[in-house]
Amino acid sequence: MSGGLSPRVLVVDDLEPARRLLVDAIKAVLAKRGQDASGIEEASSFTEAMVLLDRKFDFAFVDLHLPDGRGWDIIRSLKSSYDILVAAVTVMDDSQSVEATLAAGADGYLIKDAEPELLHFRIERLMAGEPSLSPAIARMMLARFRPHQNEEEDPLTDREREVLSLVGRGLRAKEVAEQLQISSHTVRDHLKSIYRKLDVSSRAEVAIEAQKRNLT
Amino acid sequence: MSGGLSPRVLVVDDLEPARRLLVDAIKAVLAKRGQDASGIEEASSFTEAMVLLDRKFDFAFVDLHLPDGRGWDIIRSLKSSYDILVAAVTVMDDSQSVEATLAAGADGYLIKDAEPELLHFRIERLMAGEPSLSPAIARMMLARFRPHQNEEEDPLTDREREVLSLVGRGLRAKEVAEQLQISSHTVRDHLKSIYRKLDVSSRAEVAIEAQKRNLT
DNA sequence: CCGACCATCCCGCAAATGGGGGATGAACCG
DNA sequence: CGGTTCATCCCCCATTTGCGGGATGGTCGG
Repeated sequence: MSGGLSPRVLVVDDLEPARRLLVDAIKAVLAKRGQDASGIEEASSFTEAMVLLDRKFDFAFVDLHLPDGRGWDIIRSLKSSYDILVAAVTVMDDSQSVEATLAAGADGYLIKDAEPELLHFRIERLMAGEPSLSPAIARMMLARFRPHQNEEEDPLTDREREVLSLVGRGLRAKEVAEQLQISSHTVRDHLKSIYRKLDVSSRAEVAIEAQKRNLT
Repeated sequence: MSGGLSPRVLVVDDLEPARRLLVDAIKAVLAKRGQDASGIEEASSFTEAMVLLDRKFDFAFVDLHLPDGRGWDIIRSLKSSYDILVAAVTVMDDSQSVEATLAAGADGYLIKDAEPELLHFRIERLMAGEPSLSPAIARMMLARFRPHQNEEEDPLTDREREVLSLVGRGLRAKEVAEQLQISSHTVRDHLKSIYRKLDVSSRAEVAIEAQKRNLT
């Protein structure tokens, strides 16, 4: 990927101006590297991008917000089929899609409203093989690593949190009971409180809540 | 933190040369910002750092590898008591400590062997309030987000994945049944297959698996 | 001391679940 | 064509769960 004089680059974005911005920035980076810009391909929709996937690209910049599909599905396809560096590009930092995008294997995550020279810098870094994340995204990632004890305080007592954790791992009442050295009745009582306080009514929901609280 | 003409900066590292390197880089950044460098404090050990904690700093650069303690404990203390930007500094990128450090609330993670101008850049970014991560660390973080992409493909059929998704959201058999317009018997049959294939035996575990597969 | 939480234990019961079985049609593949 | 997998339906039955009670002792703040 690094040797070629004319790297093949895929740019996917439904909005023409955004594509221009990206392509220009990429061209600038390539020029700086003394490389040819003839290998740049553009796609303006999900389907358009999908038909290009069999072509082998060295780099790809994929907008997440396409009218006819999800950007991260493109990213997943790209990353799973051959060796390529992919950056997600988007305007908004909806934390929902960040997860999905990073899970799809993106090597970078750029926010379009950055100043041009920062965009240039990030593209440069990405093409140098380094992960390239916009500050907002990096912040979001960092937050994921912190013990998710966010959210004011939850109304749960320590014991309930303990039970929540174990049940959230998939244990059943009896197992939790012997783990905590208490009666299974008690476990179920705590569970009742948890159900009431968190407004849920099944083990599955409890597992979800446990995840949400990072009580793995 | 941003307004002061003489930001208070804490530098913790047991090795003198490393401290020099950091302090010099910090001074350079401060000079560039037209700020005074008189607020820089140095500590050469864990204990030395701990006694300085009550002083209020704006920024801190903490080496993780101290002879008498763990850098991330310092970071945790700093972050938990007041508003401050903290970067971890280290030579090696032992993935063990990365977890702990990020969990402690570090805003940046610098690797010392970077070229001076990159170090300068990273410090600058951090002081501007942006998270600042060395590429190796960013890579490591990105890897954490990828679905522990083990396993070939999962053995589930489309229908089973559909059921998995709904059950993973906390629905019960009957609800899934009407959602999919099939009999609740069938739902439970699919569930049986899922249990067998994923080697689980409860709703809670199914919910966990669903999460793991991004079938939110 | 009293009320409030909390953790602990228990009972009972209807409903849901988990695990075993069997059966049918449709689709697909060699 | 015969075999396999899939999706669909069904039955049975022991166990678990969800939900309604009631009860005791401990701790802590007012």
